[in-house]
Amino acid sequence: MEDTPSLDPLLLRAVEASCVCLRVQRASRAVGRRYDDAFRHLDLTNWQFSLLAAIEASEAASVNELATFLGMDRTTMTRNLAVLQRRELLSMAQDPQDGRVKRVSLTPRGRDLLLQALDAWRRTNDAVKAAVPAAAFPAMWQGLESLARS
Amino acid sequence: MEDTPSLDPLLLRAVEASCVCLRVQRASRAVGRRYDDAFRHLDLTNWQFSLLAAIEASEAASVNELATFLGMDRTTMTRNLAVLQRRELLSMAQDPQDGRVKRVSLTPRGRDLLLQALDAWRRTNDAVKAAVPAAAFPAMWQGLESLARS
DNA sequence: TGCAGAAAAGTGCATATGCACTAAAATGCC
DNA sequence: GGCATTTTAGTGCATATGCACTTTTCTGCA
Repeated sequence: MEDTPSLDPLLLRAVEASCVCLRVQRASRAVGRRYDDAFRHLDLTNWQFSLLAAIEASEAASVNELATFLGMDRTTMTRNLAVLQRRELLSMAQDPQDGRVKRVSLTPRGRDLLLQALDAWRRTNDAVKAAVPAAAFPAMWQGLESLARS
Repeated sequence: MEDTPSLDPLLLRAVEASCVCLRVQRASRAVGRRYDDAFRHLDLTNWQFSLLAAIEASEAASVNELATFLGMDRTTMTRNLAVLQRRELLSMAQDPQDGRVKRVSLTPRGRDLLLQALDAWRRTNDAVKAAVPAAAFPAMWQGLESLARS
């Protein structure tokens, strides 16, 4: 093995100080945990809640559409849906027009759970919003959207 | 089963339009994928890069300290470290002062890989930054920090 | 000194995540 | 109509993630 390669300490500090990825991931984990706490009594995670809401708000979305909406891999979505389907919170049916497409919709049970969760969501969302300086919020909102689309 | 519970469509739309969690998670996944692409030729993921950089920048950090720094669960960190240790990118040693604490440091191999990755990081970080309107960036930066601490 | 409690790290479990690959169905071009 | 191409979804695999619980070690106080 050669000598230790020269690692610029300044560059390293730049990573810690200015890495967009690190910053976003850290915030994402912290926020996710917070919503997870709020939904735990319903045995829901933050993304499961988002998923249920997305399904209900959309009219029979496909797996692809849901994956795109939540910004996650399609195959991850497939498996996430399977978990909620096993809990009978949602159902999937083949599209009559296109045999490849599966249409997802909530069961009454899923709708009921979502209804119960909305309250916790509102409280938590308000609290999390309050943690961000009001002056910074709109720009952060816009910035996050830019990142999600980039 | 009762009648379908009444789900306010407006409230549902509010979730999609104003859920901080959804917004942050979506951005987080998009950004993470982007860095993952940039590091793939080195067989590194975005958080593995962040972890290597954090280890090198710190002087022999403990597992706890690294977990806190990256904002992830301590037990997740334990297992993430194990993967990199198996690849001989880092080594762990018991703290001589405190037998409970494990100190983590990079091997020469790990340091070399980090050095190689820094280039890809700088390019990607610049590109991702450029995707956010310059006027929004400082506030977003501050907002993310607030969220991570909340 | 000895022991209760705190702190650091690891394990078992379930599920999440994404990539490479596969299977099935639709589309378009000839 | 027939076949190459594209689109949609699922599987195998490896690893990530966090919670509950455990083990080991340290700290502080009687």
